[in-house]
Amino acid sequence: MFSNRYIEQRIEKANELRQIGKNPYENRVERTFLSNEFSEKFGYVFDLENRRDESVSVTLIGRIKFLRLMGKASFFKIEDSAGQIQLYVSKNELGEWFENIKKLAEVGDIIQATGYPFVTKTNELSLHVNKFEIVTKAIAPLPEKFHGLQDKELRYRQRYLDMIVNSEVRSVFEKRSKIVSQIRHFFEQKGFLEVETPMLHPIAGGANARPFVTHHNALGVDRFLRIAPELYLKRLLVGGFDAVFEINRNFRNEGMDHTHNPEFTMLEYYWAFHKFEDLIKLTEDLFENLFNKLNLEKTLQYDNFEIDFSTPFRKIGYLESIREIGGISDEIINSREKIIEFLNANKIEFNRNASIGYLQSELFGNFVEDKLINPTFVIDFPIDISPLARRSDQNSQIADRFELFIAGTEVSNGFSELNDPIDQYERFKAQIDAKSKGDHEAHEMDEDYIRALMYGMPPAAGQGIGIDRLVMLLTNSISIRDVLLFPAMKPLHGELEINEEN
RNA sequence: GUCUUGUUAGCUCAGGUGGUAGAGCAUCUCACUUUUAAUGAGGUGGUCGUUGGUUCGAUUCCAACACAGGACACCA
Repeated sequence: MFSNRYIEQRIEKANELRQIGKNPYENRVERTFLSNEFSEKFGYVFDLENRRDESVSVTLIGRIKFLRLMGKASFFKIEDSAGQIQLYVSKNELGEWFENIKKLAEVGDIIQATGYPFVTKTNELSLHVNKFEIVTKAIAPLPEKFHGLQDKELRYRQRYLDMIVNSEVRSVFEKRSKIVSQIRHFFEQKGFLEVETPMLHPIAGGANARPFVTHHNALGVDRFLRIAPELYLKRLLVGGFDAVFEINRNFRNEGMDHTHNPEFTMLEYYWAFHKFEDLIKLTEDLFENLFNKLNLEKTLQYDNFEIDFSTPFRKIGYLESIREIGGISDEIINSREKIIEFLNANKIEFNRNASIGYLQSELFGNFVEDKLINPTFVIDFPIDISPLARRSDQNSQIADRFELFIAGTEVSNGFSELNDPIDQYERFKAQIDAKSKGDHEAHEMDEDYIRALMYGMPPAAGQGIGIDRLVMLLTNSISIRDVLLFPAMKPLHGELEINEEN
C-alpha cells in the first residue's frame, strides 16, 4: 500500500516534520479569507504607492498546486474551494524555517499561510507570507501539473483525485447541486409536498425495466430495488395529498452507456385536479425558472448541437412525428404487417408478437428520436405502451401522455393518470400477457395499487424528469458519468462474493 | 450481451518486422531573492495489464482472461 518510492519519500518528510515538533496532520487551523474573498477585498493594493498593505494580517489555507523554489525566495500557488492564489515566501521573513519549507513542502500538501497582501512585479495580487505551516501532508503524489489526469478510468474510480486536479469537475457538480436545489424550490413554491417512498419494493412497478433483486433476511422475502416511485406516489393522492414530488434514486438492471447508469436520479411529481396539458406548461415554466436562476443563455452548446431552449417548446403528435420527422408513410404506420416488413427491410430487431403500438414505438425509436434536437414535446402516445396513463376521451387507442426530447434523448415522461381501477386491472393483465410473449420489461400485477384505486384516486397528472440527463444538457456533459460523482464501475480485482447470513 | 480500440515510469505520452525500453513533467542532489508549465547542471526510477503458448530468447508474435474508451442492442 505504501511501498511506492514517491510515497516512501513523502512519509519520510512527514516524519521529519514530527522530529522538528510539527504535526503533519495538524487540526488547529484558522483561515480568515477564501482566495476569492482575498482578491476582492484587497484589490485596492494595486492602487497603493508601494503596492502593499502591511497593516493587515490575513490567513489563507489551500492545497499547493504549483511550486517555484529559488535560493532565498519562492512562489507557491495554492488552491482552495474558491480558486487559486499566489504566496510569496522568502528567507527574509521566515529565516531558517524557510529551508525546512523548501525541503518538506510539496505539491499536494495543504498549507496555512499568514501575511499581508501585495502586488508582485508581474502584477499579481499575492500574499507576502510571514508564517507558514504544513497542515496536512499528502503522501501520494499528484498527477502531472500541466496535462493533469486524463485517464478516464482513474478519473471515475478516484473522483477525489479528479476533483483536486481538474477543478472544472467541481464546478459541474456545484451546478448540479444548484439545479436540484432550484427544482426543489420551484415545486415547494407551487405548493408541492416533498415525500420519500420506499426503495425496497415487493413488486417492481411504475416503469418498464428489469429490476435488481435483493433479499431481506428477517422477513425471508426477496425485494426489488425500485425502478420508479410512481405507484407509491399515486397512492398518496388516494390518501389525500393534492401535490407531491420526490427527487431520488431509481435502479435498473440494464445496460450501461453514456446516457445510462444502473442508479440514476429521477424527479417525479403528481398533481391532483390537473391534466397532462398543465404538466407541459409547468415543464416550460420549470425550464424558464432554471435558466433564469442559473443565468444561462437561452441557446446552449451541447456536443455538436446548438440547442434553443426558448419557450414554448415544439409540440408534435406521436404518429405525426413518425410521418413528418421519420419520413415514414401513413400506409406503413397504420398497418402491423407493413411495419414488420419495413423493420425487416431496415434490419431492425424487434419482438414479432408485439402489438401495433409497440411496433410503432420501434419506428419512433429508430427513425424519430435521434432527430429531436431542440426541446420537443411528443404527445398522444399509443395506449398499449402506456399502461399507467389515462385513455384519451377523443381516441381510445391513444393515451393522454407526452414525452419531452432534447438532443435526441428522452428527458421527461408525463401523462394524465389512469384512475379507473378496472381499466388499470385490465392494463396490468395485458402487460402480463406481453411478458409471456417475450417482453421482459413488462409490468407486474400490483393488486394493492388496484385496491388503492378502488377507493378513488382524484383526477390527476404526473411526470418524471431525469435529473442526470437534465444536468448533462445544462453542463454540456456528453457522458452521464461526468455528472455522477461516483459512476458505476466494475471492481478491479474480480467479483466480491456475497455471504448469505442466516 | 455483441463488435471494436486500448492498457509502456507517479502523471502525460513516444517506441519497437523478437535480443528485457525512451521523452516531458514530477522526484533526488546542487545553484538561484519577483516566479507564472520558473530556470541551469547532474542523477534515480519500469516484471511494457494478467496468465498461458510458440521460441535459444517474448515487452514485441499467438491465445485466453481482466479492466477501460467508443459504437450497437436493451432502457431513461
